[in-house]
Amino acid sequence: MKLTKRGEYALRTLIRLGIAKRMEEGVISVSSLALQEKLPFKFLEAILFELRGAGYVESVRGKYGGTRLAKPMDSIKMGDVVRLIDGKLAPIGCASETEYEKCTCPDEIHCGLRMLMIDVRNAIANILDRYTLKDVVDVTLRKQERDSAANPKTRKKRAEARHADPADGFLAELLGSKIA
Amino acid sequence: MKLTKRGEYALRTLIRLGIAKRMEEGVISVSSLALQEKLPFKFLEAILFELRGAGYVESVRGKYGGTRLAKPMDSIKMGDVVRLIDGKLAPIGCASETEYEKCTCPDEIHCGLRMLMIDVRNAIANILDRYTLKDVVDVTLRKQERDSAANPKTRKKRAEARHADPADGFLAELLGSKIA
DNA sequence: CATATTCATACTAGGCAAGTCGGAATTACG
DNA sequence: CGTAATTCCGACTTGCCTAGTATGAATATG
Ligand code: FES
Ligand code: FES
Repeated sequence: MKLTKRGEYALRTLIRLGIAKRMEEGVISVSSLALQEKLPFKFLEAILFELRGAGYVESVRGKYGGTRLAKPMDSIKMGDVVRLIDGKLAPIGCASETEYEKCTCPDEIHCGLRMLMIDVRNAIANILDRYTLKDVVDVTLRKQERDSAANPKTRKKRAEARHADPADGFLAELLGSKIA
Repeated sequence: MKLTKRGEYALRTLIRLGIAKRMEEGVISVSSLALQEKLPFKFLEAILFELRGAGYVESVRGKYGGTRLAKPMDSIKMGDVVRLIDGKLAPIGCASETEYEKCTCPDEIHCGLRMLMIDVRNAIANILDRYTLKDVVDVTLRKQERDSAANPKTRKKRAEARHADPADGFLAELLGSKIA
């Protein structure tokens, strides 16, 4: 049940590039990205190489070169990026939609574990395949703006938030922004 | 985004033991379990050892010994078993409720990826922490009975079902059984 | 040409998953 | 008691994968 560092870095970098596009920045060098996101330079370079191969980003070589998004943000499904870097979303092969793999279960049709895991994979896919990079960038930017405009008391409260509170989730932010 | 073999085998075996309990069978030897579920004997032994340490199963030593469930099935949350064997449910440390871990993100509070992953972890937890071994055993047994009672045509159709159809999910089965 | 940057490949160290081995301890049966 | 079946328990192996690093060629700017 885990996203690799590779996956995490890829997603973080895409989000960063998405924000850059919104800000009308041009290409960004790998070294800048690595510095800003606090990622290991060479490792990030390799990841970007892979993202480029899949057409998510494009790059300009030579001095003052760098990387930028190659596709409209709303055409980049988070789930597809995860699939590219980390493989299937399903926790287990027999529950995968895109990379099905038989397991050793004697009776797959009546396997309780498989039924359960199919639901898990669907729950994951319902989030990761529903939201695009655009959604994530939008929400991120909105949250940033709101918090920087908020009064100090609110900011304090937010800074103290701890331990992956469900209320800090994506959907909450997406919906909550209406009443902000 | 993956459940290890250890986790898979643990869960499968618990389900098998749950079914055994329903059937009023006594203890089952590791070798029988391994044979029935087609799992490597020694590996399963190790897993059962771990489950025993956590109080999920208990065992009888010596000849005609074996293993049985040690707790009421409705007190065994699937999520907790996964946590025991495979660690946190969240795909990423900073989104974990039970094993939070800081990541290198410069601004965790406004990290879009984190927001997204918090929702993913909640979606997973909403399934795995809601359903207990009892639920899974019930549904499995019900599906088995229904299909063995069904006419051949239906059975044929089910046997042909392919590639993790969402309709084969757990909840669908749980709810669908009302109209079956 | 000097410099900055991407492109591409190869390599490594360590960890961990998945499983195996070997034997000690326990219990039932004849 | 002796033997067979079985769990208990730690050590070990094997190989793949993760998370990087190293090195240098190709490309562009000025
Ligand atoms: S776990 Fe895959 S079919 Fe049972
Ligand atoms: S805070 Fe963990 S990924 Fe950004």
